[in-house]
Amino acid sequence: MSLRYALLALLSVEPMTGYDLQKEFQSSVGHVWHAPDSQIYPELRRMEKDGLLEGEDVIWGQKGTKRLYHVTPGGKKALRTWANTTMEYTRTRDPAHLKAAYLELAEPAAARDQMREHVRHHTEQLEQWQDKLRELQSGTSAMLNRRLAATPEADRRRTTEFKIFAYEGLIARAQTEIEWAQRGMSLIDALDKPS
Amino acid sequence: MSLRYALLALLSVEPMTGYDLQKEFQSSVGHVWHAPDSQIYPELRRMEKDGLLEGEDVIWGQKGTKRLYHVTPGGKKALRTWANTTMEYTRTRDPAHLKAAYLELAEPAAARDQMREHVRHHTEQLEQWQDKLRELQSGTSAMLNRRLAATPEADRRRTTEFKIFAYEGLIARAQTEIEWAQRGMSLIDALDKPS
DNA sequence: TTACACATGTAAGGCGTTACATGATTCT
DNA sequence: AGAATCATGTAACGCCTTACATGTGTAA
Repeated sequence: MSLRYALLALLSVEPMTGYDLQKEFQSSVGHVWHAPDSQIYPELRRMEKDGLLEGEDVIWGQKGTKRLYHVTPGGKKALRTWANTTMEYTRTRDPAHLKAAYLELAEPAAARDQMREHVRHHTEQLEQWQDKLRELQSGTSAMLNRRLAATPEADRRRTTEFKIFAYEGLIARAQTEIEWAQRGMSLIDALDKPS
Repeated sequence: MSLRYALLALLSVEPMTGYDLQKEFQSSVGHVWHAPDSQIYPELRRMEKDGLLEGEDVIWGQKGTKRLYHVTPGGKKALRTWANTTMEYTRTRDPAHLKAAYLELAEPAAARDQMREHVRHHTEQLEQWQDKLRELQSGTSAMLNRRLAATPEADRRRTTEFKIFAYEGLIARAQTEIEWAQRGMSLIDALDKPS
């Protein structure tokens, strides 16, 4: 259900096509929520059917058309309701920690690879998020600037601060994961050669 | 696909029924991976069809029977392969951080509620995991003890240490989430009354 | 004219959730 | 006799992934 609200949030800044949205899901929002095009296009249709969006066919070149979606009042309301509602947390389901709990079944070399991969993955994420955070802080985030331009002055500070806050959380989590996996590598070494 | 390996890992200690497994998924493994009975029973059937398990009908009471599953050599091999294989990481999909990024759309009171709920949820998890960790460390974990009894002496230390390691990771993550949400509450307060 | 970006989907299948269903056994 | 526990599923639906599929526009 979150996909729907991520789309609404993006479209509440300005009308976009499915393609535009898909690109945002590869960069900006994509850092928090990923979705492929094959999920986005049908969801936009459903949202239109549910009255949250209105699609408008726009001429594109000579023969082409593209469908620009904009948020309806119903969509704005749904977005506000979502923002004001506490979500329920789903039960834990964590492949990385499940595997870690059974690392004794792996060869030490394979165990090390897994921890190295965990570090690599989260380092990559961390760097993306840190870049994004710097953009937000320096006012060079294109998406945020467009959003701020459409936001009443009194809410601009909040808007920026909460985006920064979200990324700080992701960064803190990535750092925690990296430290954990590094401890894991030490542990594997210690158990492998207990000398 | 992880459900399959979680089931294999549990069954590699001793044969169990679907019901037994389901209970483990509510307590021990359930702290890392959750699954409802409606998912477990069909998965056991599929695993049997795939040659990873063998089910045996056991008489139970006068009229009843129950199905005890035990791991086949093929199942053991599949478990070892899984343990030795680096998993691919799926793209981020994080409802809590997505909502945090748009917290300016919520009333301050609702935003506070959400952060409070985030703290509550992760505190609850944290406590569960800390309990479990203490059990592991004090040697009072029934599941671990059964596993150790079926483990060659040379691997017992590793087995225990990796379980501890997995829970330490979950604990560290929960703590990070709690600190983040607490910073969130301060931020909401600061933005609400900028004095 | 060729490559890259723009544009929009369908189809099959897997995993997971929630709700619905049923019956035997054992303990008090 | 009743309650709690043991035991095993089915059905419908939603979300997500992967692979397949097609066509236009624009700039080098």
